Amino acid sequence: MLQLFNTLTRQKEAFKPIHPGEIGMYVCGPTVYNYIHIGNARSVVAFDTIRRYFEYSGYKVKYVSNFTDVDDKMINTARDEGITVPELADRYIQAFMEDTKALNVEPATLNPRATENIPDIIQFIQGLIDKGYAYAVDGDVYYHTRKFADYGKLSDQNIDELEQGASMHTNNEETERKQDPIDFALWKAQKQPDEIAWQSPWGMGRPGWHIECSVMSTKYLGATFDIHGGGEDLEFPHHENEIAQSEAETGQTFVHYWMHNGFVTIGDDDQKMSKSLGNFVTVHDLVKKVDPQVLRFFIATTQYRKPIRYSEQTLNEAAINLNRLKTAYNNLMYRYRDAQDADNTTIDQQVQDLEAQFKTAMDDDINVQNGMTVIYELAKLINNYVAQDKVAKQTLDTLKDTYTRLLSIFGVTFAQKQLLDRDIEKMIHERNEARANHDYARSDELRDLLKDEGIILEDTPQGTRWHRDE
RNA sequence: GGCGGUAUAGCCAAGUGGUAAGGCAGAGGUCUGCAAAACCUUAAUCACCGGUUCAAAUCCGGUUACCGCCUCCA
Repeated sequence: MLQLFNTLTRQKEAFKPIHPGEIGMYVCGPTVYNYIHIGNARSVVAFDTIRRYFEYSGYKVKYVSNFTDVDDKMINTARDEGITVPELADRYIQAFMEDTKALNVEPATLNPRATENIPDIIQFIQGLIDKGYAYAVDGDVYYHTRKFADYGKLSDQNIDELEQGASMHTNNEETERKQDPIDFALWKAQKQPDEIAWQSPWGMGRPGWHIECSVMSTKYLGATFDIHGGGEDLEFPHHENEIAQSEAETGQTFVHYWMHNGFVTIGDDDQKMSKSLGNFVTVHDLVKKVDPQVLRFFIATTQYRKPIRYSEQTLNEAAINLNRLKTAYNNLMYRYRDAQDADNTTIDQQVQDLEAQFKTAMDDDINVQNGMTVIYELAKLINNYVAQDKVAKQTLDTLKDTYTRLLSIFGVTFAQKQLLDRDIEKMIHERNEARANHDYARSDELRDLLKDEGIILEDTPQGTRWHRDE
């Protein structure tokens, strides 16, 4: 029984999809004015891993994630770089696609962009005005927060306390146009003549930030859908505002399960990695130095709600652990050359038991640490099995199938076994003849030669195997 | 000020009432011509104080430290 921690109720709940066997999920995507950093990647990878587990569990998942391609930062950055907002958006959406592909993230079912849904956004805002939840002032439109009785239910905020907090930030023109400091913008009037804007009933302008997610999620997933995800910094006010907008407009429950991922922290004091603090590392830069698969593994193997400490050491430990798993896979693949036809029901049973344990762990709010523990046990089982004198092809198949299937949930895939290069095989053969003749000087020389080519030899009771040093 | 989170061996980290999983690093061992890889063995009483209980890392109260949200942010 799959249980998920629901931010709305602050407890784990049994997951029941609206439509049996199907899951509709929406995850807030980035504002595309820069390369994504590791913190952004964490959100993408965490929800990709969750999605893959849903799919492994047999669900058909409709996964929608947006791109915020117009807002103040987009406008300012485009102006600074002397390009248009759409040009800026296209550049960083492409970069996002490249970065997330490197991290082996499954493409979303849909990646809607705010600017491609302007008519729907306008219609949605008009609906809120008609229902008395929003008001227009000088070309802006604001949401009347106090009108929504449930405001604050996601983040347990008290509206009067918020008002006090908001009063500390009442120093801009926008606030003066609001009826209440806690009201937020649904539509923003164009400020400069050359600023990107669309025609609307309230004049030229552009959507506010929160409204696009309400519009696009309900448009593609329905008025009520299963799961809404995002970073924990979006819980308030972004997701709170989404609830207020959506439930006021549709009159229905917006989302059944709210899921929020924890941060990537950095430095001695474990501060949140963020653009405003300037303590971020972009994926674009990091993958030049680190195998993207290591980064993927590093992020995916921490449960989505836990913080991840980013450091050279923690990243390096991930690399070592991943390598251990790869080695077990190589050890397994090597034995296919002398595998025989025979069943080993003992191993089959152990593999089944381990997979059952894996499901139990992952069903508990995607407890990937306990899930990984099972995978390490599977790796140990593989290593022990392939050390035997005789191995059965069917058992190797069972081990390989389960091992690769479970690891793929974490985005870990192994390259297809490369065909043995004839020259390498020839050198290995020559070295083994030298060893048989106790000519170790020659055999070590051959091993060193291969090492210089990035080929690592390993002498095992079943023969000499090799792998590329990666 | 309001809301929320975290504190377990050198490091990462599981564990929500019955005397502390797993991984890395370290130590010892097996295997090996030497290696590599693998396998085996090996370490903590759980931030602090008090309480409940036959029994607590696990429940309750308090303290301390750190982090986050309340303004753009995954």
